[in-house]
Amino acid sequence: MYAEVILPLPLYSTFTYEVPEELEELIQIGSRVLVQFGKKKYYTAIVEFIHSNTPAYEVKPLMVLLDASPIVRYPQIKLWRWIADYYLCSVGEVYKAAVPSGLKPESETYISFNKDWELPDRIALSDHEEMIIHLMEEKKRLRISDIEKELKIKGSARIINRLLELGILEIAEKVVERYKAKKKAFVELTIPQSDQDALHAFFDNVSRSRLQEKTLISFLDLSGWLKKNIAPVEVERDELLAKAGSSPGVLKAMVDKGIFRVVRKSINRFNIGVDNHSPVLSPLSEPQKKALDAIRKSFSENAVTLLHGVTGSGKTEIYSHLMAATLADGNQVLYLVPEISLTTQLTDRLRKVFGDRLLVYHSKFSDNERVDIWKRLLTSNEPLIILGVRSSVFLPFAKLGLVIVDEEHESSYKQYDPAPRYNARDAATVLASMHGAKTLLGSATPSIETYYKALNGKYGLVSLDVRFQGATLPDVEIVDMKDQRKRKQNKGMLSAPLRLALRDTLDSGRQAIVFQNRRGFAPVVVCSQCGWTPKCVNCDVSMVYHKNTGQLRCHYCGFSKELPKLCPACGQNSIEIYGYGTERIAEELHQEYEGYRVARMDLDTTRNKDAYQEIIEEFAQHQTDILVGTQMVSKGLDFGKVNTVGVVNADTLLNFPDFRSNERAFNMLEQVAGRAGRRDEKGTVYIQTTQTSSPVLRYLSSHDYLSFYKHEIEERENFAYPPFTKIINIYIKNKDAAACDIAAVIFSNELRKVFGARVLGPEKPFVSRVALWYLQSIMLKVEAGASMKKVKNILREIFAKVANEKNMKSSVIYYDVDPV
DNA sequence: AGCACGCCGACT
DNA sequence: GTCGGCGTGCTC
Repeated sequence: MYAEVILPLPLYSTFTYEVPEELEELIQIGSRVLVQFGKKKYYTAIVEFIHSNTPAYEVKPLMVLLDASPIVRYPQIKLWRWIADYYLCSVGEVYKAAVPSGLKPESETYISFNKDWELPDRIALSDHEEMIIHLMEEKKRLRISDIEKELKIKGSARIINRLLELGILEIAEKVVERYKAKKKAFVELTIPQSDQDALHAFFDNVSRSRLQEKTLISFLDLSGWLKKNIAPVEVERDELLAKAGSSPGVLKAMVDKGIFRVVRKSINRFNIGVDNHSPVLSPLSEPQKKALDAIRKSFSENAVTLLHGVTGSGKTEIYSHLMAATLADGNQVLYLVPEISLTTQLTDRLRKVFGDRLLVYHSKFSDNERVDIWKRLLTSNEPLIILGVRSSVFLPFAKLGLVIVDEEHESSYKQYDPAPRYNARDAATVLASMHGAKTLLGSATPSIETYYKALNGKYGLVSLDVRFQGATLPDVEIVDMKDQRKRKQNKGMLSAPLRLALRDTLDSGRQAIVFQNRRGFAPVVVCSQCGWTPKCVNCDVSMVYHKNTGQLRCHYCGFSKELPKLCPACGQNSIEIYGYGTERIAEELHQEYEGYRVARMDLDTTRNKDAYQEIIEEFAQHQTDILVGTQMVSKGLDFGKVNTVGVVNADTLLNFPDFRSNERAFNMLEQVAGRAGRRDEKGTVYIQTTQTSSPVLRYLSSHDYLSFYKHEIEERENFAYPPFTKIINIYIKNKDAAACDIAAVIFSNELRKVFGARVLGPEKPFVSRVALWYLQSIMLKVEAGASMKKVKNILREIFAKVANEKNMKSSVIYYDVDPV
């Protein structure tokens, strides 16, 4: 018997292992097995299928079957296969991304110290060697990388090798289990329940200590020890100590006396089983009811339906009604949200409705917590809602009845790096169809592709165009910054109209949001004498000045260094800074509106886990008056008192050099605008720009999505962009710049032989070097109707054909299908 | 991805 | 002369 297994590696085939006889009965599709792959490494692989065809080559037996029952359900493997095929990567890469690493133990190389070593004659040890020996004597077992970290000496691998040869150090591969089940301490009595005499003896024993006696009584109480017809349960240690008003020291004394025994048991981080309280749904408004009915009707005809609802129209309530119905049918729900909109505002609201039927899956969760959710779903078929981000499409659902993708236009649904470069929205619709479930896509500003499908009958379409509770969409004021500058009306980046509006808002006790999609203080640093600008040593992009740290920082890899006082190129004191990031805007607002509190929210101020929540909370409580931030401030937050929103500079959004820039700008600005005037009063959005005639702004002013769509879809058709074509970006990566260029030319020439003018490039992408790798990109645009299967086969053939050419071998090639 | 094997420059 | 640099090929 043989098993075909998927390894968590970028390899395009499964591998065959022999199933030992004693495992033949136990092994199943989806089982985790530990296998040796190559000379020393061990990996956790997933069994994809089992057969009895003896291969022509020699096979190894699989080492260990890790679970009594499969850890992956078969439909999940089908989804992995679909993703690998569609997004042109290996199943192993999908597996790697799909399963939390706590469930994928693999071997690591450890160095250990040989106590019995003897130094051979006439061999001396160097200082570095002595250092490592001392370290190892102390630590016993370390990874090579740990040794390097501890001693901070370069080339320690060489030194370690010598010590290994001398037999002073030893090397071993060890499989490490990363998942740590959460343990809790429980207390038990050391005697049987029936032994009354022993219990009396215990009471005598503790009679001189008030706290010990109280602890013993509390234990009997909590465990039900004295009740004849009830078997006693062990008591949680913390619970016992709390009830008795006792302390760990007291307990320790009683353990030492032989009264108690403390056992540590692993518990799932989530309570198993859910209470049966039925969802508490809030009533719907008339328009919401109509939309809900329309969605239900659409579900009977379409697998996928788009709900186009303006910001603040109350889509979440509609989702809740649909989810409640799905739960009532005994099915599960996947509710996808973009990373950034998974706020406590949303989870609290849903928690109130669905109680512990709601599970949240967030990227800030630790790996252990992810394993727990995974196991919870695996071991139960209960109707549950998973509210989660992109990667939750990979969870082991038993029976999905409904998939909701909120803010479906969001680009964060697309994973860019590393592979699998999948779009969770599209993967989710495939997942839904595998379960026979319906998909609902929701957005105020649907992506052009999705809306096109909805208009052309591929998806159902339901529109909801009134805001909840009679709120109206905000007025939009376009501020001409050229004119402002000419008439010297602006102070820094704040125009006169925006300044006045902010003053009025603040003085009347309301709040404002200011949006600038650029963090740091000043993005442009330049020497006025010689034109020098600071570039990141790894990435070939300009570095941004951060004033609070006095550092220049690369926003791609995070590398930072001091801002030099003198120009490193010409030595003169002539470094100047231009441009505005959130940090600088915050500073200007602070000066302009003295006495009011300015908060800043961007990647830099929300680094630690709770900071994001705290900033939002403070703003919601009106402890701060102005919130300045990047796109973080635009997502799904509902603040009643905000009536002015300022967009500092729309130009960077509008000028972005790619075919999606209009769509992105419209979405983002409409989203930001939606933050203004939500409840009882109309708000105003000030958009500062030099491009006053941009069609994006024209349609935005009247919140006219449909006209924007019509304008945009025409452009897409004229220039052959999605949805009229499908795009595959091909990236070529090499550590050598020239080799990278040559490889890209070879590949694109081959592509052109087949695809002709559908091939664009190669060119240097926007960031042409990341972490010491050079990049080239080729764009392939194929007619929407063409067979993607054929296209992908041709790509594979071309790759196979040129794979052996010089400069090709040293290059890495990867694909980005449907880039965003 | 990792790791071993194999062919060319700066050092004992 | 050797050590070790990383370029190339393979892993069931």
